[in-house]
Amino acid sequence: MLDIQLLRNQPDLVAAGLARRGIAIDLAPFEVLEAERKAVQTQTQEMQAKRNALSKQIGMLKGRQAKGEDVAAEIDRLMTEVAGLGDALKANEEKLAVLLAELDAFVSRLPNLPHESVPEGRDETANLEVSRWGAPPAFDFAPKDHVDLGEGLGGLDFERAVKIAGSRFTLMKGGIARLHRALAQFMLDTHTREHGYTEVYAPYLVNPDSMFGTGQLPKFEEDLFRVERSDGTRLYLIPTAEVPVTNIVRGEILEVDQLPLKFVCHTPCFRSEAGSYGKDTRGMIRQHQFDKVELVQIVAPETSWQALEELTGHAEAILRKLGLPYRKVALCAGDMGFSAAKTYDLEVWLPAQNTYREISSCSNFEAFQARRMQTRCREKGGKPRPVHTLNGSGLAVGRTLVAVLENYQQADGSIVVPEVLRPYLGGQERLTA
RNA sequence: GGAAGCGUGGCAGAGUGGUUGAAUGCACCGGUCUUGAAAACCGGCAACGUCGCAAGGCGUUCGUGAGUUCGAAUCUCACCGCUUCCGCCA
Repeated sequence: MLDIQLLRNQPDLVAAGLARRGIAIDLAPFEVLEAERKAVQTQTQEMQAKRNALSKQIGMLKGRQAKGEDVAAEIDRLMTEVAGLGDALKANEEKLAVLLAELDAFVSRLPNLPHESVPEGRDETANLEVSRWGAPPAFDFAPKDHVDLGEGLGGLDFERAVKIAGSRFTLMKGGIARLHRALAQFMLDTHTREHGYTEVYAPYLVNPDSMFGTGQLPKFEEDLFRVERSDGTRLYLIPTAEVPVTNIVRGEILEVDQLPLKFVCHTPCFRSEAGSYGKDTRGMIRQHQFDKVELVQIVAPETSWQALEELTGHAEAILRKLGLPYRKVALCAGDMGFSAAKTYDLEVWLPAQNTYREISSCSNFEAFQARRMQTRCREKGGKPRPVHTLNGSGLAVGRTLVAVLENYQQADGSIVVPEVLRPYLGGQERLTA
């Protein structure tokens, strides 16, 4: 959520920021609404103050009456006076509530403003490559894609996944299922042992407040899987561990010297992929369910930009240890997600596609999520102020599996296990049919 | 699923319709004293919103939402959560 004070005081700055995202916004309706709010709120509060003062007087008189003084007439007079406020006050309060809800609905749907360092551009073609690591492997044979490799090894079975659940689901077996698990554990171990993160296990179903807090609601409900309960309430399947883990601190005031909080969490992620029909239909690149190891940081506001560089580095460390070639890309303003102030994508080399594909997305949200969650920090003696939040994939496990299969494939269709994973596979050096 | 109880400020814990945004203690901050520290003593210390150049004023908030009332932490209803006992169970 943007700071509503910023909208009031510097609407041009907000409009300019949103324009960088390709959003032409007319703030005139907001300003009309805001003027009305101001008038109604001021009036309402004056009436409330009057009511409170009169009620207080009645209370005092009742006290004197109890001691035997004859003040009944005075009490009657005040009761009549305060009764005159009744309906008008109630009408004003209701009107104010409607106005505040409208303002809130408007502001809740505005995305974050891009940081000044974010490249200009409307879509992914304007994203800026920041760096590259590793060289794509040279094959003296035609490399297969992960679908052919996995099926050849008897470890990927998309036909049966369709039978069980439908399209965009994966069934893994044997060595590939094990490799998948090894990847997740390797990532968790690296982040906890080497990067200072605390491992977290969190709910896979969350309430609407949590989805609002990180910015998935109210605007992107169609991207989520929803679970209706018999009592009429609903839960949502998490599209990323970002949601439950960031919401750990929702509604809390943290001591600034407890920060940063660094969490790592391995969960399945569930996405409806509405609107991506026909995109990446082959293989396990784009699934309704996939595993991801997520890094989340809750930091003091001054430190978030340094934290973004560090967090991105933590994700990069996994790719390097696995020996997977990748590049780091700064997303342009028009390609960033709703809540982000800046995002780096890490893209891994996929030989079969002869290109780099997203495997991690690392973002600084500044105070955008913190304002939605009402998460603040306080310095000794100071006023609470919103924290900054960050997160990044470290990494998407399914896509990492794809990258390992494709980059480590051999001419005979077997897969060499990257050295760092061998301890997790009982020393196994190669996956064969 | 059955029964009972409980949700108050960073924590503990008073408060059952009227100058209560809330006693008291702890924690925390500032000061006095002390060579220094501790102890003792004095003072301060909720959040959010809003008006205002500011000083400051006003409003809202005692799990959440609705209701009764001139007035609600206190009364009513619903919901959420927690505790204990019984039952069931991975």
